Amino acid sequence: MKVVRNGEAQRAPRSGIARSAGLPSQLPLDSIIRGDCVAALSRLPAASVDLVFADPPYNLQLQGELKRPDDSRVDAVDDAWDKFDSFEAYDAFTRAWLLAVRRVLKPTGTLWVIGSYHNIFRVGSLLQDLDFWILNDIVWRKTNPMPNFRGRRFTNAHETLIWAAREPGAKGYTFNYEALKAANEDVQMRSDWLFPICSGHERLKDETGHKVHPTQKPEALLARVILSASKPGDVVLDPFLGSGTTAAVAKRLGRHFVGIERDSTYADAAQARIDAVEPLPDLALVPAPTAREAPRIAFNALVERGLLAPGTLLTDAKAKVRALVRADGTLSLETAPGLGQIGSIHRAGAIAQGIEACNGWTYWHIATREGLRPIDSLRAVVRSEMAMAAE
Amino acid sequence: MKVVRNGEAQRAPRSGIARSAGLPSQLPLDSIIRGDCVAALSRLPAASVDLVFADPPYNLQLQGELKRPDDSRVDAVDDAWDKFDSFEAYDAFTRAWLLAVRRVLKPTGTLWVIGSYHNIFRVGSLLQDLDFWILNDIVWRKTNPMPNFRGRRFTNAHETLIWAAREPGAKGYTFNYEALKAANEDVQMRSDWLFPICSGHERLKDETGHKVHPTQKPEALLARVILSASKPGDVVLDPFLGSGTTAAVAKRLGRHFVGIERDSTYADAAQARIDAVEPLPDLALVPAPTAREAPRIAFNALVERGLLAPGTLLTDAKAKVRALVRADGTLSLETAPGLGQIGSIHRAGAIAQGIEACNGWTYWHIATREGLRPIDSLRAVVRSEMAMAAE
DNA sequence: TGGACGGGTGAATCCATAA
DNA sequence: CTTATGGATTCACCCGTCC
Repeated sequence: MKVVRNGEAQRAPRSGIARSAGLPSQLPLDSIIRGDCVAALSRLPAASVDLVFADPPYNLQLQGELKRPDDSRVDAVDDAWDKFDSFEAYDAFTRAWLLAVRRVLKPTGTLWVIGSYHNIFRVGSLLQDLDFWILNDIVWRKTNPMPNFRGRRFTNAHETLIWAAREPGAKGYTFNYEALKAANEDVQMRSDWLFPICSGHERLKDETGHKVHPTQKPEALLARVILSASKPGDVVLDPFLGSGTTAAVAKRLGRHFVGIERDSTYADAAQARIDAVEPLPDLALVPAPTAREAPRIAFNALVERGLLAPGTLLTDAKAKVRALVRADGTLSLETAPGLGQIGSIHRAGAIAQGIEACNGWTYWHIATREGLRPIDSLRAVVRSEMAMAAE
Repeated sequence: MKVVRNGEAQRAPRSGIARSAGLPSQLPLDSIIRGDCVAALSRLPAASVDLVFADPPYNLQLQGELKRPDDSRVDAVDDAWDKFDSFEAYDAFTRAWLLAVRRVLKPTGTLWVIGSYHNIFRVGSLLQDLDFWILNDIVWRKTNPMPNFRGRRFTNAHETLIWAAREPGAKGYTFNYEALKAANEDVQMRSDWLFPICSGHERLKDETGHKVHPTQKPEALLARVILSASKPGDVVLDPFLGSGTTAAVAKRLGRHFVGIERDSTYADAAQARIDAVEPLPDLALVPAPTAREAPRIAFNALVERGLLAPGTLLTDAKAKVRALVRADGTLSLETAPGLGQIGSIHRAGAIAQGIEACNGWTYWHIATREGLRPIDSLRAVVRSEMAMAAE
């Protein structure tokens, strides 16, 4: 383990720039930590981050700066075994920052890593070795990739992102399924995404007109990531902040950010960029209520509120199957199969269909003047009554 | 290393089926070798194969069973051949067959491996460790993937292929750049390919109507691979032949094939399939099949590309109904009926009108200097971007 | 003959919470 | 920890049947 020096004074964040020094403390929210990400991460409180987005270097020239998990330096390689040593060094570097990231992730937090075929296979393997749990691999298809000049390969027109939970079986991670689906013509969002590369006004330039960062990612890509896997107010951390796309988009989308960047030119540019961002109004950000998160209503509540009298007959959508509403909120089947059996609306629906599971709210219907209506419409009445009462 | 037994008699290929026995000899062209691929490969002559296509077990690690929303059971890949005790075991298996493949590859030969996120990162890392040289990673986008039934992840809508040369700096490998470009409307073939999964008549079925192999690949995918990276008369080897797609397509395209398959049921089916294939007479008439991008544009593509800022107000054609564009690409209704409700442009339009369905593209309008314009007019911009990325 | 409709299915690491 | 249960969840395409 790394030895943390004790003597350094804690300093308050100054103009949004936090110092990477001192013992684990509070998260320096909405600021850029300048320094090596493994060291900086080790000073952040454990289990404090909801979402990590990482765009690590894949340039193997970084050897001299690479560190092993035990923080020892990896010697530069210049011999015949260059290649093997390079991959080994890259793996050590990757392992170190992945472990540091895992520590600061909440149990419900998730991690995104982007890369190309030069490095993404190593990242993916190490994620698995370190007992992360891959949720998806995502392909960013570029509308306007760089052509292949030599004509010796396919145009390299995509990059790969890996989305992973902190460990196998992790529950409760954020995935805004319904919003993504609603935004995608009401069909599920797929693992292949299409975006232009970052260019034009979005691309940061220095005074001489040169691009500030060689691999600035498009804001649209980060917006998709952040909107998919976080909620407003969550903490989004980027250990390789670079030009600050993650932080800028997080700020705009009402999330807190923590950025780590070693290069002061990048950090300066990122800070200026972030400062210029205006967060969107809450109205454009509040999460839509989802069916999953809606308060549970017991079927019994319909009976108790008089929306459904005991003795009422319910049927399936085709009026073939019948069941009787009992005073205790259970159903009694009136038709075969299951004639005479008693159970919850869900159990009764399952038995009536001879299947294992059933959503009774949508299966059972009640006769009205306008025809059969699912009892789910009665639940909606109770829910709106409860919402009125809560105000 | 594996010990090759010496005593076994060499046998001539019989009815197209070669015995996997004896010392390295001639390639058993256009036949299926029955047996373990590592052992079989070790008996083939070194540096004799032009192209290897490998569809190894994916090590899916599925837990329980999965059901569709209609309660039907998903027929998962639970075959014994896909089960490994650990990543270490999978890596050892992968390393062994990769080394065996490298030996039979010509110096100019290349290797393709297909996989999913369950295994492809391990394959890619081992390829690098073993000093193969990755030329491209290719994404097979599925037009019709299986949905994510529980709404907990992105639809897993692609698989990944890795194309690699035998070693760094390998010269002279086959890449039919001009033919691919010509077949792709005179633009370079990209690294993202679009094909349907294998179904319908192409899918091999047994007498009882069940699929012969759980993971049969589409012939179009193999045709793209073989046409890209081999010439007529070349030798194409598949160490995990399965249902025989590689061999069938190779034969049809005038290439020699060598297939290795351990399971006799698969090998029998593959042999019958291959026997029924008629080689194409004139290869010049065979362009690489291309597929057109489905022109679906998601509403949030407009938001993501900055054509429509979050917070913008949309109205109906009469400017009576109002809705707010949210950052995630959904709308929030600002007027009754449905005030405060959130949904897709289509759902929101339907709710606002009190009807069941609505085309949001034509219902919702945006204010411009020239007056209200339907948001449909913004789609043209995105369409032209997508056209560039279409295959 | 043709369209409408219902049923089947695909390499899948697919729930949350209370008791 | 395990077990029980409420109840939320699917897209594109092929094929066969029926009217």
